This record gives sequence, structure tokens and C-alpha cells, in this order.
Amino acid sequence: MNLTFRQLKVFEMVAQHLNYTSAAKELHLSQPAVSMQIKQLEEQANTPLIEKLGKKLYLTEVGQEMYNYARSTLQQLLDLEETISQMKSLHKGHLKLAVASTANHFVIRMLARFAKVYPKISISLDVTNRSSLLDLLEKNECDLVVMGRPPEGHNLTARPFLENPLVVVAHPNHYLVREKQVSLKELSREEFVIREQGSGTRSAVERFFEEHNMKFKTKMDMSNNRAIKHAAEEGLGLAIVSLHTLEIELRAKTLNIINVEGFPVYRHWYVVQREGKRLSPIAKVFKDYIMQEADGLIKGFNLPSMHHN
Amino acid sequence: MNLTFRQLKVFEMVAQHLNYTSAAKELHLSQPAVSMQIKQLEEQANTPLIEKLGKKLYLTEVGQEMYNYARSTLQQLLDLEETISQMKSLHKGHLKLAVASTANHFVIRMLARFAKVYPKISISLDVTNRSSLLDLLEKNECDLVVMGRPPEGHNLTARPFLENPLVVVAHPNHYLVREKQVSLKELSREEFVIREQGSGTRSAVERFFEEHNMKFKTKMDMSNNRAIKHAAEEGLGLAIVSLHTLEIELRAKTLNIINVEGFPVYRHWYVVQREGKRLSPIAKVFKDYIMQEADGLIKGFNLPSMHHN
DNA sequence: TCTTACCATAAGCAATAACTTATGATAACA
DNA sequence: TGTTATCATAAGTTATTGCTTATGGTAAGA
Repeated sequence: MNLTFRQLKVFEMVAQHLNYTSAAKELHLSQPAVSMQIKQLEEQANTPLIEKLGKKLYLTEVGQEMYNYARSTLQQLLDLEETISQMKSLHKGHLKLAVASTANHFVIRMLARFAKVYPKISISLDVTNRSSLLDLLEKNECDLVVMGRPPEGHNLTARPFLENPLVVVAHPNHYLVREKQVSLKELSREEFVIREQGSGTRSAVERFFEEHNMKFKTKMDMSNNRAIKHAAEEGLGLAIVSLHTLEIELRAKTLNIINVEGFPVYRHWYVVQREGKRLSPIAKVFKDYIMQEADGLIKGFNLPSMHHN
Repeated sequence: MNLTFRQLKVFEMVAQHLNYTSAAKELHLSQPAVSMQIKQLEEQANTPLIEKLGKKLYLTEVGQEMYNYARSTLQQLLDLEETISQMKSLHKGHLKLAVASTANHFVIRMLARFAKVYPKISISLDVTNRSSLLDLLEKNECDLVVMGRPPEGHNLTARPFLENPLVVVAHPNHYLVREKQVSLKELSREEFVIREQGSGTRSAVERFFEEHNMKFKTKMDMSNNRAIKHAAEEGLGLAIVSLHTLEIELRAKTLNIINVEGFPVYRHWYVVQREGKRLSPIAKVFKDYIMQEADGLIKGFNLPSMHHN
């Protein structure tokens, strides 16, 4: 059976009017056009749907069934149109994000504001480490990823949208905290608690020291940013972390920034997607949103307790 | 939005395979044919439904929605086809009958057998008087009617399918019951309890007497067949009724048939429908059924207590 | 019986749907 | 780097769709 939506639409109208001529008027058609659509539908069903007794029209039993079907199907079509149009107008939809754990804090801050503007959008946010993020991108399991600079050769498109200032922090009692300005040479004598090899922060730090022909001593490496800060708080060593993750500790004065020559090291946060990925409407909007708003949003992080600038 | 079922079918297949080529194979089409259908569907939705990342295909968010819609709609279509086919094959459907109250008894007997053969068919049976039957036919509110000979000029098609022997009955103590043979002349001296003017039985009796240039005296007329028999049982007069309604009374010997010259008067039961009425499949079958089976079914009425033949 | 309101049917026409084959582009992989 | 699998695109063909206008038949009602 090979129906058309047109046939159903016309049939529905005729079934409601039980009159071809007035159905034709409502559809802005000639009366024979209606007759033909009905005839074709009857041919498809291979059974009469409408019968004419005297001057009046009646639905046959099968016709009644067809009418129910037509109504239901056409309604479903309207629902679909509504859904699609809502998706396009961002009143509906789902945004799948993933962020590096280090970026978690400020991304959530951004998301909170974004979600208020688009209240009907549901969001899933995966906070995970760098290699998992690359995996998610690979498998197309998320729309966008926020992370440090992604590696080359993964068919990824990355746009920096926010500065990521890395600072050196230590326990408030650490002797370097009192120094107005610490040289890199002095710094290199210290021991560090830092993120694991392969992580974004670690790569950035390594690059920085290489550029200045220096080395740094690793006391400990850990995959969890919170744990690193905690280790520094306990005096296990100096930590180099993103300023964006320090809000609470600076406020609580459990860690202090050390004013080192050349610091903060300015790296960037990137919005990353697969090359060629066609973003959903809402993902497109979110990307634009963070590109624009990043600066304004991040001002809250320029806390009074910071030594530099 | 002007979708086609074809587009949905093809899209469903592609969404399942996530591969145009194999979808094309399953549909016995060339690969470009599939590409084009998808492209058209995307044009209708005015948004991409499928995205290609590297070598793999993925549904977009809207694509996922469209897939759900396609599945649901195509399933509904299958359901409709199933329903129609069941209706055609008489596994489903509804039969709307109406019968003259006098015919009630043997029609129900026929229906009982018929219903066993088509257990999935639901039946509604309206037992009512002649003028209501004509009204039902007029309004096309039933498929078939069983009644005596319908009047001319109502655009009705009537086929006789069963003899309707009218007999004269009286209380067992009535003096005519003892007579071997009663002449019409003798009969015309009696008083009758009979159906109301306009009823089938009454018309038949009137015609019979007219044909023999006789008259009959009406003691009482009533619109209810059971009441007429009861009146005869009470000795109020002779009754002329259809033999088919007498089964119980003959068995209980509360009424006896009088063997009158020229009786039984053979009239007929008719299956009646509106001229031009297209019967539903099941109604057609029922009509055939009663035309064929009437004779066999009615044999049960040839009771041993009958005098004639 | 004539008129009116309706639906069916026929003929004709323009648009397009639904394919095909041939060919081009590209990502994955050996 | 060449090969393979896969999808996109182009060109061309055929059948069908979806109308239109004109006309004919018929039931109901004045």
C-alpha cells in the first residue's frame, strides 16, 4: 500500500464535511481534484471508503478506520514539525559537553548563565581527563569539548577562547610567599607537585621550562587537580595550577600565589570539535556564547589577593 | 512540510544501517537513489538529519527525532494495513442488522450459527417494527434488514430468501380446531386479533382476502406479535400469524393451527438494503449466508403438530 | 417536471518524482 | 602512496502526480 500524505489530508477533510464540494473549497481545490484523491486512496486500500446513498455521503466501515488513521498520522506529523521547529529555535534540544577537569569550575559557571537563557535545553556535561576527552571526540559522543590545547593529527578543530593563567602556589607559610619577586632560577631549586604526564597543564609547564632552558623537579604527580592543591596545602611542595581553579583556596587563604618571574604563564582554553562536525543549532549557539562571553565571565577570577599585575 | 512515506521508509533504513550503500541494497535500489531521498527529506525538514564524520555516519539530534517519527508512522501504516486486511478477510468488523419483530426468532437462530463461523465479528441487532426499519434503511444506519415485503418507492433492494407461512390459530378448545378442513367462507364469519395496519403481516392478510373477494372482521389490532398470540390464547378471537413465531405455543399446546382452505398463506421474508448500498465484506457474506442456509435452518420449524402438508 | 446541488468522468497539461548510469571526492587502511 | 569503500553529484529518462476545465449523470425538492 502506497499512500500519500496528500491523500490522507484530503480524505480527512472529506470525512469531516461528508461533502466533496465544500471540502474542495476548504482545500482551495476544484471538486474533481478531491474526487480523484479519494479515488486513488480507495484504490490503494482496494476497498471503498466512502459511499453515496441518495444525496448523502457516508464512511464505510473501512473508511471509518482510515479516518482514524489519517487523523492520528496527520497529528503526528504536526507534532514532528513542532518538535523540529522548537529544536531549531532552541526551545528544545540537548547539548552534550565534555570538559577537562581543570576547566570544570568556570565552565559550570558559564553553563549556569547559559541555561537560564535557554531553559528548555537539557545539558549533559562530562568532566573527565584529557585522553577520555579525545576519545569522546573520536567517537562523536559529544558536541563540544573544552580543554587545553589539543594534540595535532586528530582531525580536530580547536579555537582558543579564554586565557588560562598558570600560577605557582604554596602553603602560606612557605618562605617564597614572602618574596616580592622570585626568579626562575630560585624556582627551579624547589620541588613540585604537578599533574600527570600527558595532561594539559603538565605539557604547558614543561614547554615553559624548556623555553627558558630550565628544569623542574617533580616531587609528586597526580591526575586530580584538587589533590594537587591539597598536597601543596600540606606543604608537600609547590604547585603550578590554573588560576581559574583557585578561587576557594585564595579566599580561604589556604594557598598563596608566589610571584615568580615570567608567571603567570598564559596558556589558553580551547573549544574543540571534530573537524567537519555539523553542530546542532544549540551547540552552535553555545559555542558562540562562550567565545563572546568568556572575557566578561572570567573577571570574577581577578581576585584582590592576587599579587601580580 | 511535505514528506512522503517513501522518504521515511528510506530514511528509516539508512538510520538503521548508518550506511547508504547497504540500505540501498536492502531496498533494491542504487546508492544514489538513497542519497537523493535523504537529501529531499533534509530539504523538507530544512535541517541536516545525518552527518558524516570521517567514514562514519551519525544521526543529528533532529535526525534522531525524525527516526522516531518514521518508525512510529510506518508502524501505524502497517497496523492500518493489517486492520483493513482483517476486515476484508472477515476476521474483524461489525455487522449491523435490524429485523422485524416477527422475524426475530429465526433470525437469531441463524445469527447464532453465523457468529460461530466468524467469531471475531461483532454484531448489533435491532428488533423493531416495520416503520422503524424503513427509517433505519433511510438513514443508512444498518447494513441489512430482514422484514416482510417492503413497500415500493423507497429505493430499496429486497430479495426474498425464506417462505413465511401464515397460519390461522386459535385456543385449543375453539370449535374450528376440531374441523378437518375449514372453508374461507366459514373463516370470514370469525373475528380476528391481528397486527396493526401498515405491518407486514396485516398487509399480507389483507391482500389474501382481497384476492379471494372476502373480508375479515377485526376484533382487535395490536402492534406486538406476542400480545396477539396471547389474545388468541385467551379466546379473544382467531389470530393469523407467522408459523415461525409459533414454536413454543405449539409445543405447549396453548394454541392450535386451524386447517383453513388456502392456508398456510405463503408470504416471504426479505433481506432488504438501500439501493446502491455497498455492503461491507462481512455484510455481503452474511447476506449470502442467509440466502443459502435459510431452507436448512428453517426445517426445525416443521413441527409434528402441524396439520397441513 | 424542472431545477438545483453534487459527484463522477474525461481530456489535457505542467511539474516533478523516482529512478538509472557515470563520475568525482574523500577517509581509512594496508 | 595506492587501494578500497563509501557518499555526493550530474545528466538523462520515464512514469506519475496533481491539477485544471468541460461535461455528464442523478437524487432531492420546489
